[in-house]
Amino acid sequence: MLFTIKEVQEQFGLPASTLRFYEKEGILPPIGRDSGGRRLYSEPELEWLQLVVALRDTGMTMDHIKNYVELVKQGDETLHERRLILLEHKQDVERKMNQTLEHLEKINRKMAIYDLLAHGKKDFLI
Amino acid sequence: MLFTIKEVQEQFGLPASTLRFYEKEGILPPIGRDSGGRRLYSEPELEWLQLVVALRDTGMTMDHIKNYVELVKQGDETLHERRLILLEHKQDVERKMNQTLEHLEKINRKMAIYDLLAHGKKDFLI
DNA sequence: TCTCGTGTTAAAGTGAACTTTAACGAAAAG
DNA sequence: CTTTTCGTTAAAGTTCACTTTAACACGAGA
Repeated sequence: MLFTIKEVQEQFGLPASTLRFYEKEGILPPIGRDSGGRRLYSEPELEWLQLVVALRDTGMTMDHIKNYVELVKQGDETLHERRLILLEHKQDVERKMNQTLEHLEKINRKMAIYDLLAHGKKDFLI
Repeated sequence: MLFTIKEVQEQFGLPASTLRFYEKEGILPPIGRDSGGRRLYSEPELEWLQLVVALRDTGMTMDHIKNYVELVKQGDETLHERRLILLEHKQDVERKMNQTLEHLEKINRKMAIYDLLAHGKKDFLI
């Protein structure tokens, strides 16, 4: 099963320009082409794209993703190193999530203050 | 209690240049000065900075933060609107956190695959 | 008095991650 | 056929959030 750039664009919500950009940067492997030179994405490439998006959206920089991709290209000898990178990134994400939770607490407290003020006003308005 | 820019820099882990930048952009209110024109941050201003950092680190753009600041400056009539902004942002953050959790799941599955491969190797190596 | 550290400003520069443009080719629709 | 539509490339442009630079000023210590 092969997909045109337009189909991938719709499936992933990523602009075609971004897909081309990722390929040019080596974040995606070179994608196969049809007779007219147009990209055709295969399932393993989409699998790969899914992981890239997961890493990106959890805050890994493109440079680090590229680095990781290089390891994938080097084959099975880098399995351990790759696992370590994912583990460290995961721990990083978890730390950031905890920070976010603390920040949400701050925001909640602010909202609670707004609620108190609003209630205070209502009491006055009765 | 008043704090120099250096003290705030250390307390918040924000470069002095960023503090000046935030003030210039209207993200912080105009900070009081000493006789020599040097900034002195008061406690309410630090409180304010804390909320700004919380909003920024949870992904609110500087433009939206600036917008929110404008509402604060307009006083109590904007309390309701401000509460709504915080609520919507909070829901936004929660959506993003759920996405992040899904992405983490993807990363975990990848790591599990690496583990399986590693184990497979061990079995062969015995 | 000199110079060092810390501060000030406005304006220019930076880096990351795309996004747009320009110029072109192939193919499907009318 | 011809005109859209969709794709291609390399290169230049954009946006966001700072960060650096340059030129200057104040106050403390030698």
